[in-house]
Amino acid sequence: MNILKNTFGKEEKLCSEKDIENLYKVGSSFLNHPIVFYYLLMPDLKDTQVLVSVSKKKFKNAVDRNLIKRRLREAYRLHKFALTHKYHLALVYIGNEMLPYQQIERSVTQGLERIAKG
RNA sequence: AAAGCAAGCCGGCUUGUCGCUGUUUGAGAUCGCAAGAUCGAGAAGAGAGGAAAGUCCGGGCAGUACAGAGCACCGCACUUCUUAACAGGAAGGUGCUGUCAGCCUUGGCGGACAGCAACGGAAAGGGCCACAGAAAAAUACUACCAUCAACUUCGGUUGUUGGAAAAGGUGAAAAUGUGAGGUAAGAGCUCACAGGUCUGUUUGGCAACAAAUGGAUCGGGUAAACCCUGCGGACUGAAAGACCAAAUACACCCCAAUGAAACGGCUCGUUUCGCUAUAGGGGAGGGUAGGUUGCUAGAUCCUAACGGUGACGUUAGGGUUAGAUAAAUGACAGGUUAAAACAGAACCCGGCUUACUGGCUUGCUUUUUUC
RNA sequence: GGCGCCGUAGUUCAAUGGAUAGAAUAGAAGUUUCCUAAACUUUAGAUAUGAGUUCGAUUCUCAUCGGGGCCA
Repeated sequence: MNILKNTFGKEEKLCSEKDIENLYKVGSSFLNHPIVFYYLLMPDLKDTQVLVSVSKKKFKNAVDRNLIKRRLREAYRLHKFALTHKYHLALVYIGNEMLPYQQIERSVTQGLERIAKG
């Protein structure tokens, strides 16, 4: 277990525009309120790559968007070993109001388990 | 002490576990003869604001354009100062509003204090001023006065021509106001007092302007509608700009080369295909993904002294590593009586505006208590 | 990050600075009909917000709020 650290470095972030387009076009998706999960199996990857998104229309202030993104990232970081394979993954927050960390964490956990089952 | 108003300042701290982004150091690993290059566990220390916001002004910086001048367009507008610059700021002037006390007196005067002002020109020009009103800028409807004509109940009535701008109470605004003279009736037509505008002189002030005095004049408002005058402005913004550059494709250049296959043991030879082509290799090009740079020490901050009414300036001493790139500060459990508000750097500064928790300091006003 | 544009009834659009902001459609009530539709009559409903200029502001100026657009 010591080898599997709860890190979240640059290699685990999805940055390439082409990969993002491909994920939204080809990848599967489902809703686990208040988060939409997009995922695509990528067996050759070294690490699963993740992006986090919050709509500017739903949250006007940059502070609120940052806080939600931080909570999503934190929840993913602590529970990413639920995944057994490597994926491209997108977490899109579509809720209309701020939720506390515990609810977001529960939603992320359930979503990751569903992806791991296939 | 409490309440209210105004100005200024602060804009949480801290313990533990896990994690993020730079900087410094770095066990060790890989490549290499070496020099060195790449990766890198761990450690140390740093890591959003007073508004980072809105993008409303002004600059730096960068690129493009550019002989000079003018027009157009845009912006600004009392004066002086401040500054890199400004539509910011300081001081002053003028005007308006409010409060207070005073004077004459019943609506004015000058004074103190506070607040506000996009505060050049309407006497360069044309335009507009609804409704109402005779009339909205040099206009004439009623009424007034004079002359003439007609009629006449001899009181006048009606009409023509002319004078006049006093009366009409409508309007947001009515030809400067009051009084007297004057006249056929009237009129700044004349006079006195008061007021406004333009202008000359003297005094004070750097200036705006103020005071005194002389002359001319009485021309409504609107420039935050057009316009005129003066001053300023080239355009575009870090998604600017500079450098390196994978794969693929494209147009260009070079190379191999007396091509390939079949008949045949081989050469020559013959047949077919190709025959200036295609395919292959290489070069260089702009340039995509991506990367490096621009990229954080500055018109910088604090303190003191001096100069200045002040904004601010000068000198001295001290302090000061955020620099990300789908974008770094979070999660959990506590402590601090409570930690809550507005809110997240994106090239950098000076202002303005807007949002806001709790508290501190100073000044003013009111009430209460004690000396 | 930067640059320009626009906010009028529930909706789509008008309105030289000038009377009570107009039209279509949607809504409500009524007439007609056995009932509905259509038609007809009536009615309610708005200048994003706050200041300023002006006698007077949807219009002009400033600030704030909101919406959508362009630049890789």
